[in-house]
Formats: sequence, C-alpha cells, structure tokens
Amino acid sequence: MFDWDDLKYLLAVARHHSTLAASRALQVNQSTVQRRLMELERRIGQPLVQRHSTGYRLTDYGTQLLPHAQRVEAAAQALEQHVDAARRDVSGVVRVTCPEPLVSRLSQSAVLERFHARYPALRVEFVMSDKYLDLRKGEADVALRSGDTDDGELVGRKIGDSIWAVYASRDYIERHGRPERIDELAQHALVGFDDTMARHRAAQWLQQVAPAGRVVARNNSVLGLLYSVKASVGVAPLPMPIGDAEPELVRVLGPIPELARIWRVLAVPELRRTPRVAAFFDFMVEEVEALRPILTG
Amino acid sequence: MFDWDDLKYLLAVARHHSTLAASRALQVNQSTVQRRLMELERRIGQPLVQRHSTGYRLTDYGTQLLPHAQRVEAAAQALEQHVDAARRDVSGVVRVTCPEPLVSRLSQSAVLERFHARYPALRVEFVMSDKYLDLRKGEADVALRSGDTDDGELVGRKIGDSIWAVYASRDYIERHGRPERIDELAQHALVGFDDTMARHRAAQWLQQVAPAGRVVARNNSVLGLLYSVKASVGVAPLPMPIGDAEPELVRVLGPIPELARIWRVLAVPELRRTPRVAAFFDFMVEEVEALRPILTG
DNA sequence: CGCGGAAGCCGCAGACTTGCAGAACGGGGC
DNA sequence: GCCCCGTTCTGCAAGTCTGCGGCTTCCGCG
Repeated sequence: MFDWDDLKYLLAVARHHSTLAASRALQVNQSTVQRRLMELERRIGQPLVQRHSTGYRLTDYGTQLLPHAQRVEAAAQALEQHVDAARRDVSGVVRVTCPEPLVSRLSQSAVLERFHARYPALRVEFVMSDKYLDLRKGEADVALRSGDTDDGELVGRKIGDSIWAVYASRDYIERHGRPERIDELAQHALVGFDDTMARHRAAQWLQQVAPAGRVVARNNSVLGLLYSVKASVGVAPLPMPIGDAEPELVRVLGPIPELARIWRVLAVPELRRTPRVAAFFDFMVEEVEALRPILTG
Repeated sequence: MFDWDDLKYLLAVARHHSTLAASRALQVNQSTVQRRLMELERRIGQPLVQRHSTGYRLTDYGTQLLPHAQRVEAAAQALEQHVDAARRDVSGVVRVTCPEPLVSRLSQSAVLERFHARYPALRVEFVMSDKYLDLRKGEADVALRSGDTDDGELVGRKIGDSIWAVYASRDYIERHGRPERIDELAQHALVGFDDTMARHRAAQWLQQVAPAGRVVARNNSVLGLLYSVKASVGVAPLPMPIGDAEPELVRVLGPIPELARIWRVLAVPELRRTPRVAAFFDFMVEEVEALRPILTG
C-alpha cells in the first residue's frame, strides 16, 4: 500500500499547479514535494503529473485519482475536527511546577497562549520553586526541570538543553575587571547559593572551581542570583537564556559544559496518560522549537 | 496536520491488540509500530492506547477516533482499487532489451509473473542482446543494463549491483590447478570475448591483467563464455549470479572490484512517462529486493 | 534579442527513521 | 513455584529522507 501521507502532496500540487507553490503551502521544501510525488507515482506505477518548466499539471490519470484523494483528505480532516472538538472538552486544572524564572519567560512567549487556544477549558497553574517538588506526593502534576534526575520513577521527555555561563554586570567589570579564565574566578567577588540550595549543581561547581573564592552574597534562588549580579555585587553562573536577556550583564565565561543539563517535562507514569496531563505533556514536546529560545537561549 | 500514514498503525493495533501482531500485519518492525503510534498520540495530544504488558488496548478516546480512521482507510482503499482497475487497462507491448542470461533468470523468478498479474493486458517482449541497442532509434522501449553508461540522454534508475568474479570448472581445476591470485591468470587457459565484444569491460580487464595470457577460446556473448568455462576449456570472469548458479563451477577469484558496475533500468525521457513504459519501469524499481538475487547474486 | 523571474532538478550534509538485538516484565501452563 | 511465551521498551548502527544551495530551463516582457 502506498503512503497515505503522500496524497497531501498530490492534492497540494493539484491545487497550486507547481511543486514550489505546493511546498510553500505545505511548509516543506520544494524538493520534498517533488520527491514524495515521484514516490507516489512509483508506487502507483503511473505518471500523475506532467512536468512543464512552467509548473506541474495533473495527467488525465492524476485527475481521475484526485476525487479519491480528496475523500481521503476529507476523512482526515473530519478526524482532526473531532480531535479539536475533544480538546475543547479537556477541562480542569493541570498543576505545573518549574523554576521561577521560567514562568515569566513562558508567559512572555506565545506558547501558553497557544496552549489555551487549543485547550480552552484546561487551566494551567504554576507552582514555582527552584527546589524539586515531589510529583509522587501530588504536589504537582507535571514538572519542567533541568537536571540529572532521570528519575526512574517519573516518565520524562527532553524538551531542550540547559546551558549555563558566568555573568557579571558591566558596572562590575568596569570596577573590578573581567575574569578571562575559570581559575581567575577565585580572585573575584562571587555570588552563590545559600545552604538550602547547597546541592544545586551551580553551587557545587563554584565550590569546586573556586574553593577559596570570596562569596560575597548568597541567595536561595536563581532569580536572587540574577538580582545580585545585576546589582554588581559579584559574578555568578546563570542560565544563558536568563543572563543573555539582561542588557546590563556580560557573559564573561562562555558555556560551562559541567553545568549543562537537559530540560525535561516530567510526570508520574500513572498520570502521564490522563487527558489533562497528556495534553500539557504532549503540547510541550510539540512546541520544542518555540521553547528553545526560552530554555536553551 | 498529523501524518495520515500513521493511521495505518492505529488501525492495525486496534485490530490485533498488540504492536507485535500489528507489526507482522504491516510487515514492519514492532518498534516502528510503537513509535509511530507514540508520534500520533503526540500530535493528537491525547493517549490513544492503554499499555499493558499483555498488549495494547484502545482507550475510550482511541475508540472514538477509530471510525474516522476507518473512513480514511476506506477512502485510501477505494483509491487503490481505482489504481488496480486502471492497471488492468494498461495494454499493448513493452519491448525490453537486456543481456541474454538475464531473460532466463527473470523467467525463472516470480517477478514477471507478478508483473503480468498486475498488468494483465500488457505484454513484455524481450529483445536479447549483449550489445547496447539504441533506445533512441526505437529498437526497444526499455533497457536493463549494467554499465558505466550514465548516458545523459536516457533516464535511468539503479536496480542492483553487477558483480563479477573469475570461475573455473571443477574438472579444469583438477587437471590444471586453481589460480589463487590474479597475476596467476596469465599461466592459465583463458576464455575471452571475440572482436565484436572487444570493448566489453571484462574483455578489457582480461587484456589488462593477463596481457600475455593464453586465450584458448573466444566468444561473442556472456553465455558463450559460460559454456566454454563449463566445458573446462579455461577460466573466465563471469557475473556472480551466473557463475554461482552453476554447480560444476568454482569461484576461484573473489569479486573483482574493477568489473563491478551498476544495473539500471533505462528509457528515453519521452517514453518514460507513458503508461506502458512507466508501468514496467516503476515495477522494476519496486521489485529491487526480488531482483537482487537475479542481478547481484 | 536579451534579460529577469519563476520553476524544476541535482548533489551533499545533517537529521531523522528504521530495523535489530537484547533486557525487562507479566500471565499461563505444568 | 518455575519456566516459557508473548509483549513492550531501549540503545545502537545503518539506511533513508529532508533541507539547502547552486544550476538549468523556459517563458514573458521590454
């Protein structure tokens, strides 16, 4: 049996009279349209289009097949309409836990708008925390986390890379100079985490590369870190999408491989397949492209 | 829009209640079924199946979608039926030129039977020749050739590799020993081509690697070569699918890279898209798997 | 008659998909 | 209680497909 999806290309070429116009309509490359169409012709064993340098036109045979292809399309569209309708019925609340800075960045993007457009009856509640809430205790339904926690008891999917770098304010650099290498960090004023975040990878990394460093301020959140750095108190590692977004800050030490982690969307297996959770979970995976600037920078 | 083809996997799983059984029905790997289904769920944003270690079962939602998927399938099947019907109308004769040995090997396989089953009104006429007929003069409609001729004026597609090796009969080896290296060929009785085939790559190769060799017999065809070798007259290079098929013959020197060529199906561009030629042409490409033992060995 | 734009075609590099093989899991029969 | 069979899941390697950029062709217009 031929690839049903290839009928999309036949229909698009029939409508737009050229592979180029069809490719624009389908949001793919012109070559792809041409090649999928060739493949369809091969499977069917007959030419479907006449090649003109001015464009493609259906052969008689292609024209005969067209109504059948349209019926396939109509059925597929009916299915999709059913899906859309069902989405409107997915209701309730999905509680999402994630680090504080992510919420504002998400809200500024159009991702949540698109989510609400697709699931108008489903409300997203954010439970902001730099610490890991326990999904198994029901503290939230879904987590967005960058970490090593490939937890084993949670199901997760990668939605981006978390990349950190070391930042300082322009003001700080002017007054104290700019660290050029990691081993110079010990000679600078550092901003770190307090005891409650001692296990954070950034805290441990600072401790490791600059054990004798002067830690002049401590915070209990990444956002606190950011504000201290912006206040020119000292230098600190920050996630790149956060640091790069601040015009007063300068990335003084490029991406730190040791701090790189993977952003995941996580849920407990029992809830993963419930409509509410699946809606959010799968949506995030689908929006991975739009999430890149937010998560990875 | 989701991939229409993925509905096949949903339907198969709905029918067979496990991805493994579905994979057998669809003739793909079990992993593929699972992954296409995951992708479909992701695009739809809702779970469609419940995972049990004993198999998959549709969720309520999947069951709702099933009738829609079945309508897509019905439309696709209607299209395919139309294709089948049209195939029965493709009539006339398609003249195919190819080397003599290929015809018998093709006839012994089920490939031509399948072709005639699909195109009952289309007759295949073989024009056997070790030499290259001129398709542009209309001496044939389609050619099956192994050669360097990426002719430029013909459209072609690869359908296999042509691999040659050197053969001798068991009888010959018993009496004259077995050549172990190519440079020993000059000490053996050789079977070669006559003047009409002097430009054949096998002829030129023999001339090159054993210029002082004793050529004890000359033929004007590959089949002639084969008979001479079988008659223990001497050793000669032969296509592997031919040599290996003869129990009396032994492959004394493994595949000769210099003699490797590509098997192609060729046609003139003007005829490539006519129903008769397209039918044969595309069928051959579709049957590459079945052709492998015939062409490549 | 030459020029510009739109379209198709081709080759390459990278991304993605597939198949395969092995691990893990659970139910049913003995 | 143990083993076997069917099933799902995962990591890896090979193969395939896509996008991209450059090239060619053809048509229409000045």
